[in-house]
Amino acid sequence: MGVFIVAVTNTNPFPPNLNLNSKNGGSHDRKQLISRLHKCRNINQLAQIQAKMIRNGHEQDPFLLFEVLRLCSNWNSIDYASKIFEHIKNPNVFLYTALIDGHISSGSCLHGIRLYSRMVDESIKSDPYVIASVLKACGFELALKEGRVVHGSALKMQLDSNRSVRLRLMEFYGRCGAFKDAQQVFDEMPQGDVVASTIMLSCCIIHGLIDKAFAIFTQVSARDTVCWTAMIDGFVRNGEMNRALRLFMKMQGEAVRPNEVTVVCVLSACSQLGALELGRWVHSYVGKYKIKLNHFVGSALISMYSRCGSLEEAQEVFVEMTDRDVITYNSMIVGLAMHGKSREAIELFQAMVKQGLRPSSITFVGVLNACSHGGLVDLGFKIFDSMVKDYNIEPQIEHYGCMVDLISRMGHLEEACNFIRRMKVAPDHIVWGSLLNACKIHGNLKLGVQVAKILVDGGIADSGTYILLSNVLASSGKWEEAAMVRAKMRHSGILKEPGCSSIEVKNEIHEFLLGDLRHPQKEEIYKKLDKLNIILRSEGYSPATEEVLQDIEEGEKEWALAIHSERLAICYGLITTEPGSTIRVMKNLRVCNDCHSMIKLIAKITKRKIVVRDRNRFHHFEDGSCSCGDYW
DNA sequence: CTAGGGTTAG
Repeated sequence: MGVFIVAVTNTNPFPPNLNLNSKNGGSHDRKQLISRLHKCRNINQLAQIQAKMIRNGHEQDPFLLFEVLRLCSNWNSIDYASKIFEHIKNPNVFLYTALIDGHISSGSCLHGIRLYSRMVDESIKSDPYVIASVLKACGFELALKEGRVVHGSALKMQLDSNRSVRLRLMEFYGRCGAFKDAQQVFDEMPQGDVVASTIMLSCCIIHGLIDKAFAIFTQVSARDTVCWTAMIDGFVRNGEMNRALRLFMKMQGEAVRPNEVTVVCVLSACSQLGALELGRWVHSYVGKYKIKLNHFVGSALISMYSRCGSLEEAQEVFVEMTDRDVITYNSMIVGLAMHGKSREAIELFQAMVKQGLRPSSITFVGVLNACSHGGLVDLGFKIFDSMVKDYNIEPQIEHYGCMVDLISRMGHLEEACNFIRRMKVAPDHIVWGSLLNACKIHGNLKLGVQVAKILVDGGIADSGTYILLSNVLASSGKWEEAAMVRAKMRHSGILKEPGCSSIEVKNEIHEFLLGDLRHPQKEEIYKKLDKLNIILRSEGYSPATEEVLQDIEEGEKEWALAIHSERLAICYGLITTEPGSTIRVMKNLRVCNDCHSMIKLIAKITKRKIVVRDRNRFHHFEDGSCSCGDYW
């Protein structure tokens, strides 16, 4: 980008009073056009109004064109707006600003910056609005150099005292990580500006500076809904769900009313924690406090219910929402796929297409995931091919990952390797991990070791890789080598993510680690586990000791297995909830084979439905079998 | 005659 030149005036060769129409008729037409533009709701109506503008000789009227561009911007019709703009003979600063804003809201900030550059080249004088807009674009684009130039122009034109300009300057520097500059602008602003503080704390959150953000938050005297929401969202984004929920409670204690955005953030926290009861409470809150069930809130609810294990309630919300967009469908499709309802997910995808909605790349992640969980190889390929062919969506690494999972889990390991070779993007640890997992399932030691080597040599091996490799080796009885792999993992400083399961009882989340002894009711829990073990044994259950990762003595192996965290969580559920009620457990890792077969039996003998969310998907255990059909 | 303060889903 070149250096911006500060312009003096805007010379328009068509003075507005040189109208071809008669004086009265022209201005009457114009008034009518303005009122029609204000009522305009879609592109088709807009095109009609434009036709009339041309017929009445108003096609270059800057005021009318400004309204037109703003409408396009609101509807995210940036291509249409750009086309109109190219036909404007002498666009003024208002029209430039409108189009720059359009580019920003459609996510192409770089185009916005270029457009500003063009405006400067055309010697059109800047005003505070356009400066604020282009600074916003620079902030999103992390265009530090360009933004500094804009800042320089603003100083020259003495526009830097304008509040909007200052807010945007702060946002721009903050987003770019230039905190010293951001702080300087912030310090020069009047004290107690809640908006300025919200911008500052949001910028800190973007850069993971959560404590700095919280420090700013606590210093704001008059915190409003948006400020509270920004902070709650910050905790959620930084993985601190409990702090987010505590802050939400505190917000209500201070009688600040949540809005739609707040609810979406809190629901996201519930989803991640698996806090169904709390999520239900937030849902009832939506009804009680007239929070609009808009697309954001609807999707967040659907997603919360699916991710908390209650697909039925997710579907109820989906049905209740008559006005659905792509993301509403995506949430439901992803939910169905997660729960192993492959056919339903694919049918919903087809219904969505039939409705005239254009699937997005996330839609395909959901649908391909459904194929993968359902073992639907042919259909998976068909959908994968149609992505590019019918929807012009280039597959991303996530889509390739689903395909490799789908192909290799069916045992077509060779084909999976060929597929990886043909991929247009470099395979990541998830793609190789899927293949490695399939090697374990299908007992292909040779390929498994090769794949693991690729991961380790490529420096993309995480703890999961090492664990999987050690599992592959252990399941072939190669205990020594398995132990060596684990030693190597410790050596390279990679820690095993500790297995952790949680269960919500009476609005409280109880967490359990492997062999956890911290819970106040640990004695009852372990007593329950012992009792279950005796019954299970009489039912013919014998622990699958080869699943244990370490090469240890038989007796020890069984003990180590018996206390996988999900077992503790389930036992706690059994002793604290009503007989016959569903038990829902969330786990951060995948369920092992042995736990899987044990939980099937527990469900049978206790006559309970047990729902387990693992790293990848849901398992619904009922009467001795699991919804995944032992295929996960 | 033209004009947003900040926070949002998969």
